[in-house]
Amino acid sequence: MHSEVVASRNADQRDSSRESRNGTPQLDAVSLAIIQQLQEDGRRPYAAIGKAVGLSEAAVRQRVQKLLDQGVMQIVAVTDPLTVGFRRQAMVGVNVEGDVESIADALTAMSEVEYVVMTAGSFDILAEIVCEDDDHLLDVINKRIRALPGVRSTESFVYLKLKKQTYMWGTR
Amino acid sequence: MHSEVVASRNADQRDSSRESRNGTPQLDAVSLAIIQQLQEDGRRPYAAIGKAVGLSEAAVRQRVQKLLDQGVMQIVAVTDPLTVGFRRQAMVGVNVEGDVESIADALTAMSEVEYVVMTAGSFDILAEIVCEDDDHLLDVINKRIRALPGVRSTESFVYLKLKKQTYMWGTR
DNA sequence: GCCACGTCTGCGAAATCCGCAATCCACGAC
DNA sequence: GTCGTGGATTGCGGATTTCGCAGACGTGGC
Repeated sequence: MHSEVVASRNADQRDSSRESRNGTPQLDAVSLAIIQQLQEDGRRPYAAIGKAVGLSEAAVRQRVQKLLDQGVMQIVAVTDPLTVGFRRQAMVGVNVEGDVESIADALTAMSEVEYVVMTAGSFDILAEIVCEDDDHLLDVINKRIRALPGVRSTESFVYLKLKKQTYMWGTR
Repeated sequence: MHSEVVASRNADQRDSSRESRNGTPQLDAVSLAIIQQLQEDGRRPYAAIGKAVGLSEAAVRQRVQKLLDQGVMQIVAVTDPLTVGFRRQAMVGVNVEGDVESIADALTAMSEVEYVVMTAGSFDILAEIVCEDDDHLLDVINKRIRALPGVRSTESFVYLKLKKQTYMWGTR
């Protein structure tokens, strides 16, 4: 045992706390392997993960805790909102004049907005919105988002059917 | 104790196995409350969840197992791919002539594609792509997606910065 | 009435989680 | 070279959680 990722251990382990230039922690191979295990099953026992990545149960537990504290990953239940009673979802493309980031922050503050990303292309921001019904969706897009000062225009894509939703990159 | 959601228990519990017309299971208030707990912390103990929703530990465990088996939810670690070494991500809007669903299936089959949704609006499909670098991204978009028969056109939005990623609707 | 079915509860055994002290190792100071 | 420091890992015992199962309960079909 202790066969999988052992080779790079001593060389890499310090990296797990080093910071790259944008402030996000640099991850070594062992932490990536741990994340991958938890992407397959977020409730997998620490001991099983340890056996897979070549670490003791306590060490895995410590690393997982740190990854959670640092915000590198979160362990959560994910659902298809359509299954769970949120009948209207949409992706909204936003064009901004002025400070894009402050608009993105404003969108982030809205509870109906699940996902915000700044992009290059014909939209400055893409935001995913989850609502209970059409009225709610209309309200969020027209009254709240378009009302933000600096929002030049928006385009909406109402979801018809979610086909895929994965969190298992790495497992290729 | 046993105070939170008790009132609707006997009336609703059978619904947890009933099917709505599109084949997705109908969820009662207790299951929703359980999901909500696990959206806050995917590793929360069953006993703690039980206390919060007014059910025994064993009952919670049974329900969670069923929700997982039915595919209503999954408990997984989620990360910002940019933090974890995938340096290029993009949302791709696709326009299709002919059968949209078969194109969506083809996209779903690609391992680089994390997210596929069929939409109403100026795109038929939105797909999120996670790649290691520019070459990889270019390859996926130009060689693989545009090559699919029936794809009329695509538009790409390369991610610059992920601002928000939540799974806590319901917690409003 | 009575059986079948699905769900919930209670409980004991096994496994897991948790905190802590000791150890190991790389690295810098002197 | 030696010593000290800090971070990571390990090994453990006790507390907690998970797991499987048998029994109880309520509802609907016959």
